[in-house]
Amino acid sequence: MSVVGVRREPVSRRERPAKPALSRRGIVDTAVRIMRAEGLEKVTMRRLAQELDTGPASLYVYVANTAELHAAVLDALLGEVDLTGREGGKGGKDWRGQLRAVMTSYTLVLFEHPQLARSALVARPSGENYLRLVERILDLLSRSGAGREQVAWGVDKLLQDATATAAEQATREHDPHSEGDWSVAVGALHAVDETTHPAISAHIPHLVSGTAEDRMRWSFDVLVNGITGTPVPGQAD
Amino acid sequence: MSVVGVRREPVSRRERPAKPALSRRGIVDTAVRIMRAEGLEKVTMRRLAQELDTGPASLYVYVANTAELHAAVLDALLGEVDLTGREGGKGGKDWRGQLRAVMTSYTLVLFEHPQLARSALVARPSGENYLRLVERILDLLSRSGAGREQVAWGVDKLLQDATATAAEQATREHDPHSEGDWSVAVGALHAVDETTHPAISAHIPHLVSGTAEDRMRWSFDVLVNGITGTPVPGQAD
DNA sequence: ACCTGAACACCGTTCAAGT
DNA sequence: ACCTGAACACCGTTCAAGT
Repeated sequence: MSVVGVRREPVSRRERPAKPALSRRGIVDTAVRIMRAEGLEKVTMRRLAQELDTGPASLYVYVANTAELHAAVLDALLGEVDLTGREGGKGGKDWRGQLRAVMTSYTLVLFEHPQLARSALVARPSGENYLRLVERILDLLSRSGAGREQVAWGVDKLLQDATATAAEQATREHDPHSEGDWSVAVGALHAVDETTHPAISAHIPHLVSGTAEDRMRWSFDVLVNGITGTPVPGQAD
Repeated sequence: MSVVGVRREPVSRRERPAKPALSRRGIVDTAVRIMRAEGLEKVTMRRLAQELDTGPASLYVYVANTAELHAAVLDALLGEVDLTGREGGKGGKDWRGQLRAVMTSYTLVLFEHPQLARSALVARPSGENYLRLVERILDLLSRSGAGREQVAWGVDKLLQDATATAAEQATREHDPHSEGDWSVAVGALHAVDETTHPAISAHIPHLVSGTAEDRMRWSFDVLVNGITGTPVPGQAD
């Protein structure tokens, strides 16, 4: 193999434990560690460089820019998604139950790392863990018997829905600033004039009702029912 | 009224056209102008202050922070959404056609101002134009005859879907950096091994097929069909 | 080829002090 | 009450120069 490990350089700088060579792997691992400890907003080129005992310019040899770095962090995290479809609920499952379990696992992983969900929506990921996830969802959804195109487009919708939900819900929980945002929005709904906004008035309790779990479950069913029951335009597959 | 307009101060600073007093209105209007001309990323406190001939600290009298400012800009933009439901397609429409037209108008407005869609997903808006939009969508969707709770939750899904689609599609078009992102993702799909990722291989053409319009139309139908056909958990409304 | 110091061109937000 | 200068504590990215 390589000569890594054979120390040729004298221990010059203080007693530091020998600064390891830079590598994309090491950079991403460090980024993940910072994110887990302090959140994605602390995963900056400068902070990362500091952690790796170098200057920010050095990172650009391995990472194109901050967005690419965040994408790499996201893919690393997607390794935690349970693809088996066994999690949650009771015992033996059909494709729908398994798919629900996979989507739930994906959503929960993103829930723990809110800011990452935003990145996922904007810069479509293409890492190996993402591909594994897409493969699994495609496989499960195709067992519904729906047309190939419906299945392909449907996977997109399922992932988009889960990602957007995580990005939304996330803010309400973690971001110190926007804690009030949610209550402001709810307040705006309640403050609405019944004569100018009759529909809002009529639906008021339901607009804010339901637990996150209930809404997620319903969303999943809405999408799966819609996907399997709605042919793509101009095709009777 | 007030004494605004009665000039008491001598024209000291050069020949500037008399710096107008700061106001939330003026700040938001200027923010909208900058965004239209140069994009949301240029709408910063510092840039705005410069444009208004003051220091950034002055803005904090009228705006809590950057997120709140962006939310105000978003609501101003939502004033452009066509709520009539007459746009597009041919003549007289039922609720479904009208709702489709409203959602399309909403999506197109966000398409023109990509970065704003991202804000909308994260900080739920609560401005007057947003409330008008919600009112209209609720009204149209309730004509489907679906239960009140389905309708209320459904409006959320419709808005989330359109917003997420705009946020995604947006990046591909405007952001100079992520132009390549899309092709990278498509490339990753094509480069996939048929034996390790059989489902992706089998669905390859469909995963990237369809125009934005076709996908939007299909998404709308998927959601409306799903929403109206899927009762909320534990309720037979 | 890889790494770096230093610079360029920015950020949001706070706060004491002024009017 | 409103406004401000100045400061604090940061950013991403580039580039010429070094090894």
